[in-house]
Amino acid sequence: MASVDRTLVADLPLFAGLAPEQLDELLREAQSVRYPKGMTVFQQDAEAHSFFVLLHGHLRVYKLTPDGQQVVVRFVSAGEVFGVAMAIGRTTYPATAVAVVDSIALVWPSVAWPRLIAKHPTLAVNTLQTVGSRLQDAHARVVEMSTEQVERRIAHALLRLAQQSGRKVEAGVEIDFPISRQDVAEMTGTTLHTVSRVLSAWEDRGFVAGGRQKITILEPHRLFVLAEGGLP
Amino acid sequence: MASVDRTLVADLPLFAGLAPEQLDELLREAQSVRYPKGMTVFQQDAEAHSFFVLLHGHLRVYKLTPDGQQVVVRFVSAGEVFGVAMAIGRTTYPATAVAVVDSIALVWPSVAWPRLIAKHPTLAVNTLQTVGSRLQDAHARVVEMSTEQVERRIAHALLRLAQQSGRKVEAGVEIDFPISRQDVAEMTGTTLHTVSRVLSAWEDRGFVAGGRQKITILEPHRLFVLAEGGLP
DNA sequence: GGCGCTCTTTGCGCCGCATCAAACAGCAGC
DNA sequence: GCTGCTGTTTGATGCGGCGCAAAGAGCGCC
Repeated sequence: MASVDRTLVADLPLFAGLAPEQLDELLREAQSVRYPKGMTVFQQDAEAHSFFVLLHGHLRVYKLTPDGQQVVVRFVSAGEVFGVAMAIGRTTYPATAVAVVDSIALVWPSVAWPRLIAKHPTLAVNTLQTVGSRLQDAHARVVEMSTEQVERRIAHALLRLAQQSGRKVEAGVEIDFPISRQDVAEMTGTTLHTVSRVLSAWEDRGFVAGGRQKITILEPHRLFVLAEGGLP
Repeated sequence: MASVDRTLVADLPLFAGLAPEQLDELLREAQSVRYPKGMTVFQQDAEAHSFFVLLHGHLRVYKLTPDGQQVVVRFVSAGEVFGVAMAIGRTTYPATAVAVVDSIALVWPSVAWPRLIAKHPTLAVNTLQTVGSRLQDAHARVVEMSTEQVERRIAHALLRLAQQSGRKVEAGVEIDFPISRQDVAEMTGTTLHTVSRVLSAWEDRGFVAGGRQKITILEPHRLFVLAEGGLP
C-alpha cells in the first residue's frame, strides 16, 4: 500500500512536535480507507481494532441507549483523531461512527498503539490534549443541559457546529454537511418537533435559513446573544 | 519539607508502571497540603498553578454558570488526580474544587508538568486513561440527561456515588461524605425540591434512608432496576 | 439549654416541552 | 412525468417537574 504524503497531515495537532522522519515512520503503518456516505466506520461495543485520523469528510458519532434512542456525541471533521478507545483504556468502542458524506480516514491497528506511544511519547501528550478538550466540551454540554432551556441549547449547538464545520457563504455561515432537525434534536436532548418549531421561529426573524438537511446561520451575533441568555 | 512515604501512593493508577526510584523522585517535588472542610482548593478561571493527588478526604468540584447557578461536575475521592488543567492544554482551572471534609492532597507546581512527563512518559499515558474515563462518565451523563427523566437520573447518580464513595454499613451502603439534596440536584440537573420528593418516596418504599446531608442505599438492586427503566 | 442557621419536607399552580396526529415538500428512482 | 420515501412543518393536548411559599427538623455555637 502506498504511503500517505507527509505534507497532508504534518500540521495536525496530533502530530505536533514530531520530526518528519518520525511522522513518515508512523504513516508507513497506516492505511488510507474510503468510507462512502452512510457507511459505518465502527460500531458501539464492537472490539476496538483500530484508531483513526479523518483526512476528508464528516462523521456522525452517536450512542444508542438500551431502549433504542440515539444521542449524538459529536461530528468529526477532517484532521481529527477518533476511535482512540484503546488509548483511554477501553477494549470496545463507546459509540458508533457513521460517514455522513463520502469520507477518507487513516487507519492504524489498535495493537500498535502501545508501541507507538512508547516510541513517540509526544503522541500520548497530544492525544491527552485532544481528549481533554473533548472532556471540556462534554462538561459544557452537561452544564447547558442542566441549566438552560431548549431554545438556548439549540442556539449553542448551532454555534458550535458553525465553529467546527462552518463554511462561509455569501449570506452567512452554512453547516457544510447534511444535518437534519433530528440530528440537532439528538445533540440537544429534545425532539425534532421542537427543533423544527424553534428554527422556523428563527427563520421568521431572519436569524437562520433552513432547507432539507441544511442550516445556514445568517446572524451569528444575534444567535450568540440568544444563547447567552439575552433578548435579541 | 519532609518527603511523602512512597508506600502511601505506590498503588495509585497515576503511578502505575513507575519504578520505586522514579516515584521517589516525583514525590520529592510534591508538597503535602491540608485543606480543612469548606476550604477552596482551586477556583474556576484562576490560573492553574498546581495539579494534585488527593491523599485523604473528599472534594466537591463544580462549575458556576454566568447567571450564578452551580453544576456539580464530580466528587473527588482519595487516590484520584485532579486539577490537571495544564495537562489538557488549559492555563486556568475549568471548575472550582472545595473540600467537603478535612482533606489532604499532594501538590505539584504546574510548571513542573512538562518536565515530569518528558522524563516519565508513563505519567502522560496514565493521565490519558484517567481523563478518558472521565470523558466516558461525562458522556454517560449527557446521554442520561438527554433521554431519561428525573427519577431515573437521580437513581443513576446515587448508584454512581455509592460505587465511587460508598461505605458499607450494616443496613446497606452509605455515601461516606456529607451530601445535600441540593448537591444531588446539581448533579442531575433538577431542583432540590424534586430530589427531596423523590427521595421521600423512595424512603417510603424502603429503598433508601435519608438524613441531614446523608443518604444510605438500602436496596441497591431495586434502585438499579429503577435506574434501568424497570418498574420495581 | 436555647438561639439561629442551614437543610429538608410538602403543598399548589403553572408552563415548557413532549407526545400524538396529520399534512406537506424536497429528492431519487423508474 | 409520476410514485414513494424521507425529512419537515404545524396544530392540539397533556403532564412532569419547576417556581413559589411556608413550615419543620437537625446541628453548631454561644
